[in-house]
Amino acid sequence: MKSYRRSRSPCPIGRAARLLGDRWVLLILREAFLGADRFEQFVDRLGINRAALTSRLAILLDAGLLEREPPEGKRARYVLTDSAQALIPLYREMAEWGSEHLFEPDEARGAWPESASG
Amino acid sequence: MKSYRRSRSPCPIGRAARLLGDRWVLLILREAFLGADRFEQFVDRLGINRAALTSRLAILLDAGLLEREPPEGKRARYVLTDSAQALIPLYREMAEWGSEHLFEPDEARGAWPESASG
DNA sequence: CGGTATCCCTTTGGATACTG
DNA sequence: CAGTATCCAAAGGGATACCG
Repeated sequence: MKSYRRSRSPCPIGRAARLLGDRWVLLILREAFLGADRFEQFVDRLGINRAALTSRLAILLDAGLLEREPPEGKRARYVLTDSAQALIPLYREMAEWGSEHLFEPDEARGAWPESASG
Repeated sequence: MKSYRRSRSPCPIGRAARLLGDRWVLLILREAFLGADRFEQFVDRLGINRAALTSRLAILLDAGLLEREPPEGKRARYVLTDSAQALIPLYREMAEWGSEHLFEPDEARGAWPESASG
C-alpha cells in the first residue's frame, strides 16, 4: 500500500491529484458526504469490489480524510474528518461543472447508483 | 478507448469523477493551464509515458476539454476549450485544499515537476 | 517534433468464497 | 456485518523502438 501522507510532490495540485485522481476515492467520499459510513453501505451503493474498497478506505484513513470508530476492531464506522469536510466546496464545484459541461441541456440529472450506469 | 461523452452516470459528480478521477488527466490539465500545449511539453514536464499521454489526450478531446489545432494532421497544439477553462475554480479549490491539508505547516510549497517527486 | 507500436510487468477489478 | 483471501482477466505503465 502506497502511503498518501508521503506523496511528496511539492505542488499542492500534484499532491491532491495523487489522492483525488482516483475514481473510487472520489465516489467513496461522495457517498460519505451523503451519509454512508459502513463498509457494506459503500459496497451496496457503489457496486465496488470489496478488496478495492478495503484498499481505498486504507488510503483515506492514511491521508486523514476518514477516521475509524472505533479505531481498532470490527464493525467500524468511517467518519469524515475536518480535512474531508473541507472538500465540500470542491465537490460543489465538481457537481456544478459536471452538470453544466457533461450533460446535454435536456438530459436529466440524478444521483447514483454508479453501479447501474457507469 | 472508452468514450467519455457517453459516461452515462446520472449524477454530475459521478460523471465528473469518471473524467477527473484520473491522476494524469488532472496533471495534464494543470500543465495546460500553465501554458503547455505541445505533446512534447507534456512529456517533458510530467514524465508521462507517450502512450499514456496519447490516450489521455484522446479522452480530453472526446470530452471536449481540449481541441486540436489544426483539427487534422500533425504538429498539433492542444488548446483548452471553454469547458476546460470552467474548471479553473475547481483547480483553485484543489490547490487551496491540498496546500492546507496535505502539507506540514512548515513544508515548502512549489510547483511541479511530478517526475522529480511523485 | 508528434506521434504509433511493441514488450513486458505491475496494478486493478470483478467474482466468489471464507472467517469471526 | 466487516472484512480477508484467492483466482483470473483486463487495464495501465515504463522503456524503447520506429516512422514521416
